[in-house]
Amino acid sequence: MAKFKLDEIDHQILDMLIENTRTPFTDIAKKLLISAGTVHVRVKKMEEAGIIEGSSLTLDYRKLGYSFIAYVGIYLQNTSQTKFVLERINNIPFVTVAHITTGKFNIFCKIRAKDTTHAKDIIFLLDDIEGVYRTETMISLEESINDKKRLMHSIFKDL
Amino acid sequence: MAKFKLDEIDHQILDMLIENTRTPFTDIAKKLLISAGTVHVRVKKMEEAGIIEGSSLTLDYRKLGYSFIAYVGIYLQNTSQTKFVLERINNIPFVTVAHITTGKFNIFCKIRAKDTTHAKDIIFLLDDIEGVYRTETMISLEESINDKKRLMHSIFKDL
DNA sequence: GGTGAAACTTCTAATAA
DNA sequence: TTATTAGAAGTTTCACC
Repeated sequence: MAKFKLDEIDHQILDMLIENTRTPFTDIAKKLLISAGTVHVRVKKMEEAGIIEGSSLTLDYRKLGYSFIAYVGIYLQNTSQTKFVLERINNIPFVTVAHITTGKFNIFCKIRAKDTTHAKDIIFLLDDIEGVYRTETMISLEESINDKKRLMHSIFKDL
Repeated sequence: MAKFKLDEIDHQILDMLIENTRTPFTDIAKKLLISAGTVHVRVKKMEEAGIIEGSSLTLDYRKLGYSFIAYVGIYLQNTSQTKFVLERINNIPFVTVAHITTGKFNIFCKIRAKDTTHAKDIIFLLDDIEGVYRTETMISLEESINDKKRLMHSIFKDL
């Protein structure tokens, strides 16, 4: 995978767009003392290079009544069942992320639910998948860090 | 936390904006057979209610050379150190998410790095924090599920 | 609630530097 | 690579259903 070189201007443009996708290019241009056309060209290049994959809304799921976050580690009876189990997990609602992992668990996923009762229903669905030997749940009491700009800054300082 | 009621139209608007924040309201209006003004008003209401917190870019970090994802569970010597340790974690780059959790670990975080060596450096920084007793790392071999629209659909079917 | 059109802002692409 | 500019496109407001 080829590395794409970002310069300070690109970094700053991304910074503002990460904060708010709809930041007008004219505003970005004003702040960076370049023209809106330049912003446009640079964003387009990053899109063409695939650096910018797309954009998405950030929703407050708590306001919709879904305050419960948990991580669930899954032990499989046999590694060969990974693909099959993942397909089943893909059909279970409220599972937002799933990774194949090394270490303790074979599969590791994140769920978001209304409350403990609701979460129990989801975890039972996971437990019932054929090939799942056991699951282990870690309930999030508080999401302390989740800053969209952090990673970008880390990478930029690190390059 | 008061629950906000979304109807089918709101849901569809969110759906299109989750997919692409810059979807023109005129396109949404055309698809849903309503006016662009209505789309505008509904989005504004969801913003005012705080359902829509904001928007952000989706970047391909692999293309920037950061392909490595791991989850790190942290055991503390004492729960009273939670706040202190989280503050320290907040200063460590490449930690993208951190939760206070029940279960095996006291704190649970996610890191993104260039490669195993780079990840090792980050994990050592975590290990070195005063109050951290031990850490346990799960390396992601593959991110199999991470669909922005999944949760919205789950919630809408569930309401 | 929703509409439709006018007024305003932003985007985009072509040209020029 | 960047700036300028003008026409296209999108957003927002508002009088009226």
